[in-house]
Amino acid sequence: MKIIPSQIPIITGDGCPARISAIADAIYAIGGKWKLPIVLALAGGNQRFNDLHRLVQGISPKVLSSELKELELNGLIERKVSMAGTQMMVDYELTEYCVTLHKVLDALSEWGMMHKEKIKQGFREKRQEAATNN
Amino acid sequence: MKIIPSQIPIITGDGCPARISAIADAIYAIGGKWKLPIVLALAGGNQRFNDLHRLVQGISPKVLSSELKELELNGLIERKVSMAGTQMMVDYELTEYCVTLHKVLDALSEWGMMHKEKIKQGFREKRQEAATNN
DNA sequence: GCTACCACTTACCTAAAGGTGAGCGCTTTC
DNA sequence: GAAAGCGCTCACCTTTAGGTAAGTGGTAGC
Repeated sequence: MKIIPSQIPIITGDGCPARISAIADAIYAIGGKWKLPIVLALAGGNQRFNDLHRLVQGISPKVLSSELKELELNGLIERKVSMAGTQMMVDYELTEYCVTLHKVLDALSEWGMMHKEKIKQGFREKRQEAATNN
Repeated sequence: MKIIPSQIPIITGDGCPARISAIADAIYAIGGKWKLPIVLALAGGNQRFNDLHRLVQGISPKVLSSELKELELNGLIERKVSMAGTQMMVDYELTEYCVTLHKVLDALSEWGMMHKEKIKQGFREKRQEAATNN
């Protein structure tokens, strides 16, 4: 067995093209600015449209509407219409399938926090370098 | 303790705003169409610029160049210039820090594969429904 | 009958991501 | 000396994500 010193085998072996496309699929389904924030907002319990609009700060009704549709298409949330008297009522809730996102959400948020720290530290180091060079 | 039946507590408790921003940071650093494919291409070993260009199919030199710069800024890859005789040589390699992406890559690719299957199945079910209704 | 809430939709605009094609300075090979 | 490979950059264009502002059809309250 040959060992190439510079090789860092994070991803081993055979499945790379499949993995690349799988990751692309995942990013397609849950990527973008709003999908995961909406999922997290619903994780605290069902929400009505206007509640979500208030909860997910900065989103516009147009974007919220389209994001909800895509999330529903992907089986991650459910739109439930009911009647409160003569008024119709729309509830959005996470599906059980959405639980499968647990690992992804954990890994991403953990890495994101760690990475933010690392970037901050990088800036600190650069400032120090600049200070010592002058 | 009150239990709200409709609540699916994927994400428990207090840390939601922090988690949302952490996930946003992660997506900012490794999101987009090409960053993770490039990382996976480098995972098999160091590559030269034009090798990467051939390996990551469909990418243009302009985009490859800018993606490599961003990945370097984020400390995920390193650009190594050396001399082969009179010719200069540029190698890109993953940093050790990039190993921290392991979990993210695993979770995302696993979920992506599973999700693709689920979507396919959904289409199958819909075709069946349509068939029974007619 | 005016206002306000509900759940959205429509039309329009902007900014950023990404694609296209050409070229640059260098060296090696034919 | 022409062509081809190296590692890019430049100028320009298209596509898409997302933002803005207004409006829609319904109900309910004052």
